[in-house]
Amino acid sequence: MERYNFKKVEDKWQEFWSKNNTFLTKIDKQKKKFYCLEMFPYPSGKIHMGHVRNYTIGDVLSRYKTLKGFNVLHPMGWDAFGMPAENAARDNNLDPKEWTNKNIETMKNQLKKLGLSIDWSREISTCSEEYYKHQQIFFLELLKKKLVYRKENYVNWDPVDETVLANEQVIDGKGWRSGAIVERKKLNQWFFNISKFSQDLLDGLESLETWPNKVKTMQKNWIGKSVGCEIEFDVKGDLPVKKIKCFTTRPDTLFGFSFLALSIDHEISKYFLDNKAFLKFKDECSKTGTTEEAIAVGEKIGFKTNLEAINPLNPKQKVPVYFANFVLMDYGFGAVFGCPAHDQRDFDFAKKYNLEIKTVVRPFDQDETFQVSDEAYPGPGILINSDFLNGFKAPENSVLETIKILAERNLGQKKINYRLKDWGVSRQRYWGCPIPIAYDEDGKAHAIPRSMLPVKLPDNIDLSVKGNPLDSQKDWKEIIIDGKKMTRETDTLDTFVCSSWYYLRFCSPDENDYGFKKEDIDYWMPVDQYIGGVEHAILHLLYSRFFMRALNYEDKNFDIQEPFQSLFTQGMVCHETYKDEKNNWLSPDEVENINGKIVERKNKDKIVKVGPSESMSKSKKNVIDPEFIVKNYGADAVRLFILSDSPPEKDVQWSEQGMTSSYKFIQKLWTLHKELKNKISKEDSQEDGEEIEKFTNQIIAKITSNLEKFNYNVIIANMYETYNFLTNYIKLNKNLKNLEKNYVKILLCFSPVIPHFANECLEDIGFKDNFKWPEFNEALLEEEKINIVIQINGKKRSVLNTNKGLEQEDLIEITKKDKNISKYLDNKKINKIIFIKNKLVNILINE
RNA sequence: GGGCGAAUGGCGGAACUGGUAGACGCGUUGGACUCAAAAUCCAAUAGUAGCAAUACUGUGAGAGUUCGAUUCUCUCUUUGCCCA
Repeated sequence: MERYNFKKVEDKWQEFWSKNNTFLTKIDKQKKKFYCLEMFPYPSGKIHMGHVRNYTIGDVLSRYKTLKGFNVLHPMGWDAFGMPAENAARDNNLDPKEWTNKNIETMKNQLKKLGLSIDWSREISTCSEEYYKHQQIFFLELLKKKLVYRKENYVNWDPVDETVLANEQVIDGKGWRSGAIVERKKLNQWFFNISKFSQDLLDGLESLETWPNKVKTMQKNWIGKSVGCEIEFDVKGDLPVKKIKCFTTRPDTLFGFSFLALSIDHEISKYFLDNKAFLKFKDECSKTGTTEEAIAVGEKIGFKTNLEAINPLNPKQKVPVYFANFVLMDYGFGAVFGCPAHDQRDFDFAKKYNLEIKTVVRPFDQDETFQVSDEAYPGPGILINSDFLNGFKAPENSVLETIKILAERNLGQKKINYRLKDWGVSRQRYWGCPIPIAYDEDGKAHAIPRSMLPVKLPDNIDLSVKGNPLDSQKDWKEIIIDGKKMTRETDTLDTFVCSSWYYLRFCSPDENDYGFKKEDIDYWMPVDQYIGGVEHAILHLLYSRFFMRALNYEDKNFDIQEPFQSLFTQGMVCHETYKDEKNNWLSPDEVENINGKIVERKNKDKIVKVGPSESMSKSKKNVIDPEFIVKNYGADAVRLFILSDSPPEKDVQWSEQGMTSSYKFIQKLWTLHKELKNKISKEDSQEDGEEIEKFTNQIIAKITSNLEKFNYNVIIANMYETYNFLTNYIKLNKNLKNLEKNYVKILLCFSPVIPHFANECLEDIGFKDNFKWPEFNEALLEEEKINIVIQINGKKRSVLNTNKGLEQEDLIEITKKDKNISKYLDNKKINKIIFIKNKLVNILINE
C-alpha cells in the first residue's frame, strides 16, 4: 500500500491555490462578507509555535466561512517597525530595512508552508513608505483636530547609553543593556489625546457582546473611572498661594486629614527653584521609576514647606504641606490630601514624618474604640470621630453625603476622574515612522506641508551613535519650509500607532492617496472575528478602538466606531523545561527519554532536571521550531495537533507523542481513504445505507456546532470518531449504498483543519471544486430508539433502550419487568414518579 | 492587596438548558504478526469488592437548594492571569 506523501500533496495544493488565486478577495455585494483577522506578526526572523496556533485557528474559521458561502477577507501583514530590528542591525552592522525585509521573506515562506488561506495580494508592511506615509497624514489630521499635542513628560533615561528606555527595558531599576541606574528625565513629547474618549471607550465596551469578559474587565480597569470630589483647600503661609485644588475619591475621610502632599511638578514648585534642599529632594525623586508599581513599592519621601492647609470641614485644623514622591502630576491635580489611617501610602508617609494618624472609619465588626495601628484600614465600615459625618456607611453613603455637604458650602464639587492617561507616542528611535513635524528657530512646531510628504526615513544611517541616530543626521534633520530654515522632529512614532489602523489598510491596500477608501471600509469593516494573544488585551486593542474614534472625530469617515466586532484570545504554546546539573537550560533536542528517565543526549549518565511546562521562550530554550516540524510531519499534521490537545483559549502543552499521533492519524486516514475509494467503485444500489446517512448527519451537526463555538479541540475528537465509525462500518457492512455521497460530506467537514489532505482525497474520487459546507437534517438527528435512564431514588439503576415518545404509564410497565429494577420495587410503596419524556424516569420509594 | 478565571482517571481533556460522568487522544497492560525489534492491528483501562451479574465510592474540601448537582448558591483550599 502506497504511503501518504504529505510533501508531494501539500506542495501540489499550495501551488494550486497560488496559481488559481483561490484566496484572492474582491468586494462582492451579492455575498455576505466575513472579515477574519489574526494579529499580524513582528518579523523577528522565524515564525514560532504561537504563530502556528494563532494562524491555524484563524484559517480553520476562514475556510469554514468560505465554504459557508461568505465572501471572506483573510489578509496578512507585518508589524515591521520596532526596536529588535534596530538592535540586531546595530549588533551585526546591518541595515534595519534589509534585516526586516529578509525576515519577512523567510516568515512568509514559512506561513505559506502551513497552507493558510491568505489573500497575499493584500500583504502590507508597516515599515514601507507606502504604509507609513498615510500614517503621517493621519497624524497631521489628528493634530488639526487637536487630538495630538506636545508636552513635557517624564521618561526612563539611561545615562550611559544616553537613550530613552521603554518600561520593559528597565529591569530592577537598571537599563537592560548598560546596567546603569535608570533616571527620570523630562522630555518634550507628542501625545494622543486618548483620555478625551475615556467615557466613550468605556461605553463602547457594552456593545462588544462577543468579547471575552476578561478583556472587557481589563480595559474597564485600565480606563479606571472613579467618582470623587474636587476640593479647594485654603492655604496659609509665606508664599503668595491662597488655595490648592485636590482630587479625592474619599472625601468622607476628611476628618482624618493630617497632611497635604504635592507632586514635585505642582505649579507651587516654581517658588522653590532656588531652594537647594528642594532641588536636592527633586533629584532624589528622579531616582524612583515612573511606573505606578515603582511608586507603590519605593520608599515614600517628602519635602516640608512652610505652608499650612486648612481642613474645610474643620477650619480650626491646620496641617503641613509637603512635596512627596508618590504624588503624580498626571493624577487629579497633582495634589492629594493625606489620610494616613485609611490609605497605606499616606500611612507609610505619616509614620516616617511623625504625622497624626486619626482613625475615622471602623470595620463593621469593631466598635467605636477601633484604632488603626500597624497598617492602614482602607476597607468599608462606619464613620467615627467625624463630627456630623459619624454613623454614615463608608464608602457608599458617606462619600456622596460628604460631596453634598462640601458642594452646599461651596468648598468642593463632584468630579469624575479617569486613570487612563494620554498616549505618549514619541520614541527616540530610528526604526519607526517619522513624525511629520519641523521646528522653527524659536522652537515652534510646524506641520510638514502635504506637498513635502511623506517624510522618509534616511537610509545608510550610523546606528552605533549614542542616543537617537536620527538626531545626528544633520543633512536629513535640516530642512527649508517656505524659505525658512527648520529642524525636523527626530522622534519616531510608537509602533502601536502602526498597528492601530492596519485592519483598515487591509481593506484598501492599493489606495494611493489616502490610508483607505470609504467604499472599502463600508463593505469590509468591522472585523468580524479578531484573533490574537491576550497579552494585547489592553494597549493594542484600546489604541485601535481610540484610533477609529479619532479618525471619525469631526469628519465622518465611516459609520462604525468599534473596529473588532468579535474577539478571540488564544492560549500560549507551552513545553516542559529542562536543566542540567549546573542549572543551565537545555533544549528539548538535547535531552532523551530512556525508559521514563530523562537524560542528556550527549552524556546519558547525566539525569536532567525536568521543570514545569512554560510558555515557549528562547531564554528557557524550550522552543520547538515549526519549520522543522512541518518538514518532518507535514502542515496538516501540525495543524491537527496544535488544535487537538486543548481548547484554543487555553494553554496547550507541546508533546512529541501528540505530534506523532497526529501524523499517524493522517496516515491512517489515507489507508482508510484507499479502502473507501475501492468500495465506492463497487457501490451496490440494492443495499440500504441508512446507518451511514444517520452518522454523517450527526457528525456534520456536531462539527458545525463545534466550529461555531470555537471548540476546535472537540472537532479533532469528532474526526477520530468519524474514523472509528468508518473503519468499523466497512469492516462489518456490505451495505455500501450512499457511501460516496456521505464520504464527500465528511471530507468537506475535515477540510478546514486538514485542507491539503481533504482536497487530495476529494480529487482522488473525482471532486475538484464548487465545494459547499454540508448541511445537516435536523429531523434526522432524532433517534427513533433512545436510551431512557431509570432511577430509583435518584440513583441510576438501569437504562432502557426503547422507542421514542413513550408516555409515563407505558414506561412504568416496561420498567417493572426489568430485572434490575423489579428487585428494588418488590414490596415497596412508590411515593412519587418523576417523568421527563424521552429522557428519564425517577421512581421514589421508601427505603 | 484588589479584580477575573480555573480545579474532572496515570496525563491532555469531553459532557446540550440541572437528567447515563470520563467522549476523543496519549500513556499503560495483554494479545496477534515477527527469528527479534520497530511499525501495524485487536482487546482492556476511574477506584474498591466479585468468576460474573452487580454493588459501593468518585468531578479540589465543606455546607445548601433539588426527586436528581461536574453544572446553581455560600464558605474555604490550591492555582493561573491581569492590575497594584
